[in-house]
Amino acid sequence: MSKCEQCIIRQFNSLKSLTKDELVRISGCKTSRLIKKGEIIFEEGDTLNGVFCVKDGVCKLSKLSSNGKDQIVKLVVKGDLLGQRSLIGEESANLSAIALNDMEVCFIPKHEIMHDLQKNPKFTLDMLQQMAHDLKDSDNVIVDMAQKSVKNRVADVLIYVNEHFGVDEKGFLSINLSREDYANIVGTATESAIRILSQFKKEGLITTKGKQIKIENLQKLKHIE
Amino acid sequence: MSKCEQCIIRQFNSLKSLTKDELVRISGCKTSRLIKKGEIIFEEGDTLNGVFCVKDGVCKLSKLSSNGKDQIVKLVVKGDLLGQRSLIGEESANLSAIALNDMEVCFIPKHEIMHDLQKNPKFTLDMLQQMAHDLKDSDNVIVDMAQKSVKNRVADVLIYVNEHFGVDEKGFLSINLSREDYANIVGTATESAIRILSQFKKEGLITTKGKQIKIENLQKLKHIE
DNA sequence: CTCAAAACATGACAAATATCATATTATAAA
DNA sequence: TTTATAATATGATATTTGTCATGTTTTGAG
Repeated sequence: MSKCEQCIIRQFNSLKSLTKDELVRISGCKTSRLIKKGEIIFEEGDTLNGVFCVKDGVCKLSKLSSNGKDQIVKLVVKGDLLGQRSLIGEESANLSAIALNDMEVCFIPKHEIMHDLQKNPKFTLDMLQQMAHDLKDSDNVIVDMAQKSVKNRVADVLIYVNEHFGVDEKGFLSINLSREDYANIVGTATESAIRILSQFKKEGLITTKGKQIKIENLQKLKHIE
Repeated sequence: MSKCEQCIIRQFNSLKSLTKDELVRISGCKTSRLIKKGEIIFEEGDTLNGVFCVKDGVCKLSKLSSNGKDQIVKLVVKGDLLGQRSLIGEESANLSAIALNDMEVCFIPKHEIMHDLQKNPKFTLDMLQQMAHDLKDSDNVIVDMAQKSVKNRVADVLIYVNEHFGVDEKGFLSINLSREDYANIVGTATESAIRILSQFKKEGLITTKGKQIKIENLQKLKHIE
């Protein structure tokens, strides 16, 4: 099994602030795991006894609303940690995590992480900085949800996905979200999301091939009124 | 000037995790300040060189949206800290803070806080737990914004304000938010917020006197469809 | 490859919300 | 106290978004 000390992924998250010794210790008790597209990593209410370090693939974090619809709150990418919040807050998971494509993750037991949080101020501060940043992002999402139109939010997601996950060799967004996923990110009905994507298609802002989407005019997409 | 070591307010925030010595040091360089209702404490984009510890009063944290409307993201209360996120994230303020009533705050210079964050793991971990909790709250707000109706969200704010700030001797909500503030919390047009409050009044859920609001039927308010 | 299930698409209509206009009432400064 | 200003209130109407129905296309299991 590969070793944390040599793993390049940790450069992208707070684990980079651990000492060599701490990494060796974590490496000794971590477990690696392959997760298939569509698989549930954990669900709302689950008790997490560790964190996941995402080595490859993407998953969605969602929450079931009182109206029965899922709201996707965040997309978690290669390099991100998963589950820190519940662990640190000593609470059960507030969100469900479901793989959007095949994933490879490492699982680090709770007690290892908590130990390091208590002993390594640099690690804790790094985690704190990461959370401060996430909190800022969250505030911005709240503002957008509250103030922007659905059309605008759909455009924003396309731009976001384009920037964060890029495109494949043919120019299609390299993550394939279903129309329902788009609706659940934006917070609208699936039909509404579909309608807006169709409209974008008519206006030449995007083209599609099956569920695949290619952005044709990023600038116009950025300036949806 | 009063001393941090003896201040009861710190029990409500992460400052409770500081040692006696650290508190004495902070006490020596903090400044106390009175802020009048309506006064701007800081604005989006400002560089904060410290955090505020709220000893009394309430303020709103808001962000100007691209459509020109203010979105209120959070109400900050007695006992809360203000400005930690920008400080920790090493960024300029992402939100504006405006007093909703007369406030009393203590200002603690940046370098003192950062010093303790680097030296006292207990303090950092406490702050981290607080942020994990805030992040969970934020996720829930996002879900509500995305999935609940405006009417539902207005009811939720009334319930929230009632629970967190209580009522005065006559039973009116003890914080007086303007109708525009309510609209800016909920993320709707001021007229829509007014209309919904009027409707609640007709249905006997609330009564009003000027801008003051009294909840008459909390149970029904909690079960708006 | 075939075919049933799921995902996508679109029309028709209903409901929710925003916008604009215009009163009315409350508030605070002179 | 007066009075200008801001806040609250409400009607009329437009726009946005959701819902239900139904058809088409895509996908993946066998």
